[in-house]
Amino acid sequence: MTDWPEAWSGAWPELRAPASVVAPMLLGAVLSWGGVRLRLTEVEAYEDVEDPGSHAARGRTARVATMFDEPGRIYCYLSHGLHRCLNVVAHEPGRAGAVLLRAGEVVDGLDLARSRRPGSSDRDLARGPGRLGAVLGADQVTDGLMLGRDQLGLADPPLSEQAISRGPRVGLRLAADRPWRYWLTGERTVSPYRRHARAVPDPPAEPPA
DNA sequence: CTACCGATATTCT
DNA sequence: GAATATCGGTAGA
Repeated sequence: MTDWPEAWSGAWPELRAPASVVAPMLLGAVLSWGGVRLRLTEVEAYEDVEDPGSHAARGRTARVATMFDEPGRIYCYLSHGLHRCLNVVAHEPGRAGAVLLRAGEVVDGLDLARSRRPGSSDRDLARGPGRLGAVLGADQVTDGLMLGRDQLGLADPPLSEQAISRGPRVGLRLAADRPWRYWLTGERTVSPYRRHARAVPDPPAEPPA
């Protein structure tokens, strides 16, 4: 494997843009993974050095190496020691970033999904990033795998602006107020907003010129 | 709605 | 060695 963006195959040209731009384009997309098909209803963007809330903010470490790898790969990390969370790598060439898949609606493989989260209502099966990883069967070998074109179908035609809502990110201490959480307006499978108990307000984004 | 706590890999000092 | 964490489940107001 190489590090040079110029050598990347470009299997996912749509994902070679900042994560905050790609994220809303993933809403309504259908993801097929681990025997389950999911319609994405909530996502969240994480970029690199300019985003203090991102795992990639302080450069490449073993855990976050995938965020620096080719767009279209799955970045899968262990949250709080027990939940596997899935991201789609997305960034401009030479940079880093990913879109966290926060929630979705199971549209196929319902029995398998239910078996992976016994006792859950269908609505709650993938309502939250840890739950979403669980119903898709994410595990330690998931990190770094490349999505096939047949595994992620972007919404076509694209969703209207009106169908998409946006707001602050969930569970972050730093830069939580960057409005990079996107969800489908009115969708029941979107997770409840939870602010970090000690979230610090984001500094002003762009000082006027 | 809010608050707490389990659980542990990763990162920082 | 200590602090942190892209969370989820539950308890209680």
